[in-house]
Amino acid sequence: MTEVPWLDDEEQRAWRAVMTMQDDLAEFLDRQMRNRDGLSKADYEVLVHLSEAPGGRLRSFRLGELLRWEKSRLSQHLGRMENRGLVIRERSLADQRGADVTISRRGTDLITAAAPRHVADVRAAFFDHLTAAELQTITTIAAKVKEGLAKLQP
Amino acid sequence: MTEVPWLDDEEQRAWRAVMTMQDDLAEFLDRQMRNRDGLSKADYEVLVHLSEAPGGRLRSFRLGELLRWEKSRLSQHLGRMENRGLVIRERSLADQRGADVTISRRGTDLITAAAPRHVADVRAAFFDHLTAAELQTITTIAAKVKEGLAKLQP
DNA sequence: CGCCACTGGTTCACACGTCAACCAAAGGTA
DNA sequence: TACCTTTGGTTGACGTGTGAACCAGTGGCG
Repeated sequence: MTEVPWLDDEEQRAWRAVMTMQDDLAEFLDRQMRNRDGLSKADYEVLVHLSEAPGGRLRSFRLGELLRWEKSRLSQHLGRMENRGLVIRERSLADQRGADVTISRRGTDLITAAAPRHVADVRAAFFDHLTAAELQTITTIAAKVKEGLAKLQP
Repeated sequence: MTEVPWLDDEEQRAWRAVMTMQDDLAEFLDRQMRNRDGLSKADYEVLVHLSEAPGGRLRSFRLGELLRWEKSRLSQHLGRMENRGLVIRERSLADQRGADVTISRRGTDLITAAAPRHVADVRAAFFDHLTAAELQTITTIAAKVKEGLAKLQP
């Protein structure tokens, strides 16, 4: 492998700043929802997708695609959510292998209450600090980085 | 609470892009180190701080401050790292409550091998895609967001 | 000195994530 | 039809993270 130059001071600062922004932002939003609404970020995303689906129902593997989750993760998490009464799982009639997941009444109530508060948090913690130009720039960066990663892991 | 406007399309896109950049970047770097060097991101950070400390040794609670980790997390993780022979823990002589953590020979070898490869990954996945202006902008954003979060959670 | 709050750590219980092994239904293909 | 692979999910083992309870040593303070 060819020699790779170490990060210089400015790069160090930039890298640390971006990483801690990530961590702090994620932790803040997760903690808010957890304490205030009793939902983890994972719970929230599951409920968002279900509540947006027709009938509040999705095939399990379809939900996995939307979330980009491994199947075992999905299975375990849905199990816990089912125990808490947030979703209902049942074997699919069309394909006896598969499972249909439906959001419960309780799940609907929770996501309905949590969503606007979450949006408010996202605004307060992120968008409110950004100019239009900065928003544009960071979106561009995110797209480029994501594209670059896709090439790195084929 | 006052009514908070929902995210518009552009904000939605920006938010999703930034969040997935975070996730993909973190996952890529973690997986690289795990598969190639046998270290998790958490292991790596512990070893970095220890290897930079005089004598490769730190008081446990000092290490916790540097990492911004909860004490139980630190205790559990150091326990696992000690079992793997990466660090050594011993009661501090100065304060019988506390513990000194020292990086082992094996830990030193691993971090020495892993660090340059990690830096190369960071470059390939992040810095190589950014112009100087973009680097400047994202650093500014990170600082502002971090500052804003500090105010939100006193 | 004797009490008592604080500090530094560990431990327990639990939520969450990955990987590998496993299983049953579905869907080719000979 | 019988076989064989693929697909959709579950399970078990383990590493990782949080919060609460606990515990011993430290350091005031009357």
